[in-house]
Amino acid sequence: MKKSKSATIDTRKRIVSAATRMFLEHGLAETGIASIMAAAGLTQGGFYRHFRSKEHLIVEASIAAHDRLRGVFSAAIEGRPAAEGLDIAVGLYLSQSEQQGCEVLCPLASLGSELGRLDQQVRDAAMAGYQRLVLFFAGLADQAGYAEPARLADAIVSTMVGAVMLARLATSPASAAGVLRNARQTIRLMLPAPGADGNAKMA
Amino acid sequence: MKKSKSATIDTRKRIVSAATRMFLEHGLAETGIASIMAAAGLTQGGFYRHFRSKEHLIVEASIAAHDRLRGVFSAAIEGRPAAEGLDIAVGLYLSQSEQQGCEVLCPLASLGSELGRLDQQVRDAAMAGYQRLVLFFAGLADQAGYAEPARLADAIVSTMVGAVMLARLATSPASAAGVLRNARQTIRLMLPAPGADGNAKMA
DNA sequence: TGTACATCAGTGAACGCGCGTTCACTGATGTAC
DNA sequence: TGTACATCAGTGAACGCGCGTTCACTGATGTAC
Repeated sequence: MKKSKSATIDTRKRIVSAATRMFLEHGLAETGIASIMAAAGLTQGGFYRHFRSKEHLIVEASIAAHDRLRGVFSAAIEGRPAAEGLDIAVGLYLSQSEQQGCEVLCPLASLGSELGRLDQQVRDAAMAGYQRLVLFFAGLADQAGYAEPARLADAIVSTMVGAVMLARLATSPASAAGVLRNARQTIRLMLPAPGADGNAKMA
Repeated sequence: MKKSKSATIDTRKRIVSAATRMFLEHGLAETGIASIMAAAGLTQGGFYRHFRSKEHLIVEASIAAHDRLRGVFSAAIEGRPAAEGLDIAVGLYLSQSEQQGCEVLCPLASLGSELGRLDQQVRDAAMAGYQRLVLFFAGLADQAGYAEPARLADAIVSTMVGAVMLARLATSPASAAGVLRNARQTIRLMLPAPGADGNAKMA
C-alpha cells in the first residue's frame, strides 16, 4: 500500500527519530532494525524503502542528535549574556544522563568509542557534529571576551565528553556525580567568573 | 589432552593477553571468542575451560589493560621529578593512538561507551581502573606541589580520555592531531610550568 | 473530470551469516595404591 | 618406583539465536490519457 509523499516523509522522520533515541539510550549494536521500525509503528521489511543500510541510518541519527542538542542549548541560553550562557550550557551538557528525555544526550559521549570504529561516512558526521559543538562554545567564549576562544572551547568539550562518558561507567550515582561535579568545577576554573574576570581579554 | 598446571596457567595468560590487544584495537563486539582463541593458538571450544563467559574475559582484559598502562607510565617516568613525570605521562597518554604497540591503549578511551552498557562487574572493573589512573596522576600532582591534586588529576584524566576518544573519530590525521595538541596545551595550562610555578603550593 | 495503469510504501516471511555457548570425545597429567 | 585410573585441557562439530538484508506480494497513490 503506497503512501502519499507527505506521509512518506513523515514516516522517514519517525524512523530517524526513533533510531536517534534508541541508539543514544541503548547503543548502536544493541539497537536492531526490527525494534527501531516497531518503535516507529512499522515492520522491519519497510526499512529499506527509506535507507540503504543501518550505517546510513546511523549517519542520519548522529546528525539529528547533534542538531537537536544544539537546538536545546540555543533555547536554554537564549537572551542570556554569553558568559552566563556558557555556564548554563556546560551545566546542561554535564547533566544529560540525569535528564528525563534524551534530547540532551550527546552521541559523542554515548557512542563515541563505537562510532570511531565505523565507516568514514559515520565518523565524518560525528566529527562534523563535534566541530559544530566546539564552534558553539567558541562563539560564546569569544562573545564573553575570553582569550583563545577556539582552544578554550575545544578543552571544554573534551573535558565534558570525557566526564560524561566516565560518569556513565560509574555503578553508583555518587561516583558518577563526583566525576561530573569535578568536571564542572574544572571548567569553571578555565572560565574566570563572568563580570569579575581577570583573564578575560575584554569586559 | 590434559595439560600441566603451569601450561594451563600459561594458556590462560595467553588468552587474556590476546583478548586485551584485540578488544583494545577492534572493540568488544567486533572481537569474537573464536578469533581470540585462534590468536592464542587454540580452538574456540577450549575457551570455557578458562572463562565462564565472554563478559568474564572482558573484566580480566580490562584489568590487564589498566595494569599494563600503569606499568608503562611508571617505567616512563621512573627517576624523573614529579612535575616532569606528569608532563611525560600526559604526553604518553595522548599519543597512544600513534604508538606502535597496544601497550599504551587505554580501555576507557577505546571502549568507554561500550563498557558503560555492560554488566556491573565490567563497569566496576573499568571504574576501578579509572580511579587508579586518577590516583596515579594525583600522586604526581601532589608530589609536584600542586593544590587540589585529586581534582586536578580527575580533570586531567577526563580531558585526556575525551580527547583521545574524539581523536579516534577524526577521519584525517590532521584533525586528530589538532584535538590532541589542544588537549595537551590545555592540560599544560592547568599545570604551571615545573620550576617556574606561581600556582604550585610548594616548590 | 474520469479511467486505466505504473509506481512504490509497507508487509511478513525467509535467507544467510556470525556469534556465544555446549558437548561428546581424546589423550596427557597427576594421583592413589 | 611402577601401575591403574580419575581428571581435565583442548578439539572440532553442532546448536540456537538474533541480526541485517532480501524478496514476492499488496494495495493506495499519483499520473497519463
